Amino acid sequence: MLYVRIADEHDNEAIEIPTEENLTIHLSSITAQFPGACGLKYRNLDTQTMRGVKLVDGILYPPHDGGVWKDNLYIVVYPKDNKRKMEDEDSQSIRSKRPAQKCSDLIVLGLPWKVEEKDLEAFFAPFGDLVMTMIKRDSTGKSKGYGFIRFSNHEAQEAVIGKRHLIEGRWCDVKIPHSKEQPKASSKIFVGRITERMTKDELRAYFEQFGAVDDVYIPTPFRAFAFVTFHDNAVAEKLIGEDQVINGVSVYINTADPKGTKDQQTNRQQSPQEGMPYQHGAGYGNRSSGFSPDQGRYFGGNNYNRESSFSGMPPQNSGSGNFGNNSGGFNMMNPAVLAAALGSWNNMLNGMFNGGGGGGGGRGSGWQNNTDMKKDGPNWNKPDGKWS
DNA sequence: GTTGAGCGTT
Repeated sequence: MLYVRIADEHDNEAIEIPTEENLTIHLSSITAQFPGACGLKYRNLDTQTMRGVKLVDGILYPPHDGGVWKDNLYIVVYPKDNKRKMEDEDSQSIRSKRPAQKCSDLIVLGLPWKVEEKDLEAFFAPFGDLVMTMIKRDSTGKSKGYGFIRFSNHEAQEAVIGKRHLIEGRWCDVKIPHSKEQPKASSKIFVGRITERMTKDELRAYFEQFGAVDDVYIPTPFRAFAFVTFHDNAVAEKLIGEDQVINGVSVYINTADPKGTKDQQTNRQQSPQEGMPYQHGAGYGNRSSGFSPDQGRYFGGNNYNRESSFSGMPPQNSGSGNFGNNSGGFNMMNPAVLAAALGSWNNMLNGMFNGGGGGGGGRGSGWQNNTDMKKDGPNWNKPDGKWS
């Protein structure tokens, strides 16, 4: 047995690695010292070029006549992707040609049965270059209600992903297949603490500094909040969680979707009694559905003001008169709880009015034309594209 | 003729 001097390309100190009895070297002996290595090379002193060392089935064979290792310095070879040289080339030439991030197929869930490939294409083409649309069908050719799309540019993918899209009358989720991420409600943000003299145009002008604004909605009568819908939900996301100052007034920004924050997501399965029901708001699940237009009268309509609305609330656990069926523990009459609730005032309003009972959406039928309102969640985002 | 959470005949 003898030792062979081996180093990597980066002028680090050489390491002597033992050969096997038959003077071969197991690749594993190399990778033990040089993780990721895939071979050896050495400089042929006659030609001054590098030579590879024969490698078969993980065994490196002595390269010189007579089956010996000479006293060369052997250099570790790494897979191309690990080589710095290649990485540099990547960043300079390849990356400039290729999109920064690759596109992947996107699954579109919840499609109406009648939607076909051409419809998908027509719907998503405005976002960017589509390279594929596909509807999944059963053996009889009927749609299974979902399909796949793929863009060629990553920007388009980002623009549609994690959003809901109203396709032929149904809200459809677009996600990376198998991703756990729940689609964000929309690119809509909740703007709390606005003053009565702020106008739609003013808000639009302010928020357009962050990105294109599709819509601004201010409820009437005045309820101290607004919704701003951006064209790009990434813009909306960036704004979440940070107050803004508009004309000297500090306004509160939150997602228009109570499901939107991580905190709320992790608590979703919790019962309100265990968690913090008013934090979760009435905005999703059965709470949202439970907030019927009838219940909305406590907040909506001309009688609206905070004090009377709260005092007008039915006592807790009064069944159908409460905030939906999950808010039993929320005692609105308790000053301490009320104070806590006021701290989450915007969240609460958010949940209640964002497409919920207070809004009174234009479509008489419920969520996605379903008559079955037991379907949770989406009620907060029923078709409401025309907020004004 | 119905349906509505899911994950693609490779």
